[in-house]
Amino acid sequence: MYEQLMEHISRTVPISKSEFDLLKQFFHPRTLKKKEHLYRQNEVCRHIAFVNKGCLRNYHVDGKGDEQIIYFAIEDWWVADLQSVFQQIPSMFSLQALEDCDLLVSSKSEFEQAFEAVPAFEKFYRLKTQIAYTSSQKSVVEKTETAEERYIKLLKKSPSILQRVPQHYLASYLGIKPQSLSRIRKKLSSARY
Amino acid sequence: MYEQLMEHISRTVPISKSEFDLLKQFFHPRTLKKKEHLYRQNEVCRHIAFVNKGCLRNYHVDGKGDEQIIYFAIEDWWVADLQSVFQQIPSMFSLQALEDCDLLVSSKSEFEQAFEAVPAFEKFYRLKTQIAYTSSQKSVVEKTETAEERYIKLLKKSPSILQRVPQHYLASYLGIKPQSLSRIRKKLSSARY
DNA sequence: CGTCTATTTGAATGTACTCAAAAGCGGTGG
DNA sequence: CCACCGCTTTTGAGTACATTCAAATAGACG
Repeated sequence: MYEQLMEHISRTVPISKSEFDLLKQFFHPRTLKKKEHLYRQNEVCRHIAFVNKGCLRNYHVDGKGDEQIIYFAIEDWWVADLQSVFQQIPSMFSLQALEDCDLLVSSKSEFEQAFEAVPAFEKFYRLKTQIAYTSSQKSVVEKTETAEERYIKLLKKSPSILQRVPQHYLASYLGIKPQSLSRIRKKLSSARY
Repeated sequence: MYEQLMEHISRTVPISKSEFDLLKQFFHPRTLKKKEHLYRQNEVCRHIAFVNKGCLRNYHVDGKGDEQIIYFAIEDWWVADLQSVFQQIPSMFSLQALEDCDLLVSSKSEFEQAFEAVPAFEKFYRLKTQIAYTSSQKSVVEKTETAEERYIKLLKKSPSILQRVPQHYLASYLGIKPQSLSRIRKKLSSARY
C-alpha cells in the first residue's frame, strides 16, 4: 500500500524507515471509480492525493463551456489544486478518474502536520513544487508551437498516456478540438507510410 | 535598501526584526543597466533576485529564433530560473532589464543557508513557489483564449505594465506578432469610440 | 443487436501569420 | 535646430492552421 510512496519520496530526498512510518499516518487509502471526481471546479479542494494506480485528468471548463485538460496523472503523480487546498478557495479545476484508481489522500491539516513531523517531507514538497512550477513554465513555452508539433512531442515523451487515454481527451490536453486532432493524425499517418 | 524586502516577506509570513536581520546577510545589492542580462538561456542561472526597482523580462528563444516572454517582473517580484539555479543545469530562459534596475541577489548556497537560518523564510518560499505554480497553471488555461481577450485582460489586470513596456514586448508576452497586436489595438480603439 | 459515444470527413470561416512596405518616433551629430 | 538613422508601430495583401457546423462512420457497452 505505502511502499510505492516511500519509494517515490526517496527518489527525491533521503528518508529513513522510521521517518516514513511517521508519515504514513497522514495518508489514507482511497479508491475512485472510473468517471468519479476527487474535486470539482468551483468547490474547495479538500485533498492532496498520491496516485498508486490509475489514470486521471485535471481539467478546467471555461466561460464558453469548453474543457481544457491541464495534465493527466498516472502512477506516482500527485494530484490536487494546491491553491484551493491551502487557501481554502474554490478550485478552477476538476479532477476525474479515467480508470478505476487507488490513491493515498491527505487533508490540508494532515499535510501540514506531515511537514511538522517530518522535515524531510517539507523539503521533498518544496522541491516537487518547484519542479512542477518550472515544468508548467515549460509548457507555456510549448504552447507557441503548432498542435502538430505538440502532438509529435507527446507521442515521443509520453507514449504510455496515448495508449491509456481516449483521443478527444488528448485533443483537449493539446488545446485543440477532436476534429483537428483527427486531421493531424491522418496527415501524419499518410506522411509516414 | 532592505526595507522593501522585509515588507514584502511579512505580507506572506510573520517575521521578526531579528530574524530579518539574519536574513539580510544572504542578499546583496546589485544594479542592472537597461538591456543588461542577469542570466542567459543555455547558461546556468547563478542568482535568485528580488526586484527593488525597475522592470525586467524573462524570455525564451525557440528553435525558430522566435522570442516568447514568460513574464515581466517589476518592483516586489522575484526573478530566477529556479530549476537552473538549484539543479545547476542550463536555463531555458534569459532575464533582461528593460529599465535600469536595483536588485537584491542571492546565490544558490546563500539561499539554502537562508532556509536553514530562518525557518520562516523556508515557509515563505514554499508558499510563494506554490502560488507561482498555480498562477502558471492559470496562464496555461488563459492561453486557450484569443489574443484579443488576453490583451483586454492584461489591460485590466496590469495597466502599469502596459505603460512601462514597448508594444512588441507585450506582443511577445501575449504570444503573438507585433503586427497582430497593432491590429487588435486598432480594432479595439475603433470599437470603443 | 441497438444505443450511445467517439472518431472521421467535408466545406466554409476566422484568427493570427508571413512578407512587404510605409509611417511614426527618438536620439545623435552636423 | 534640423537632418538623418535606427527602431517601433501601423497598414496591406495573401496564406496557414485550427475552428465551426454538419453529417457519416466506427466502436464500446449493456
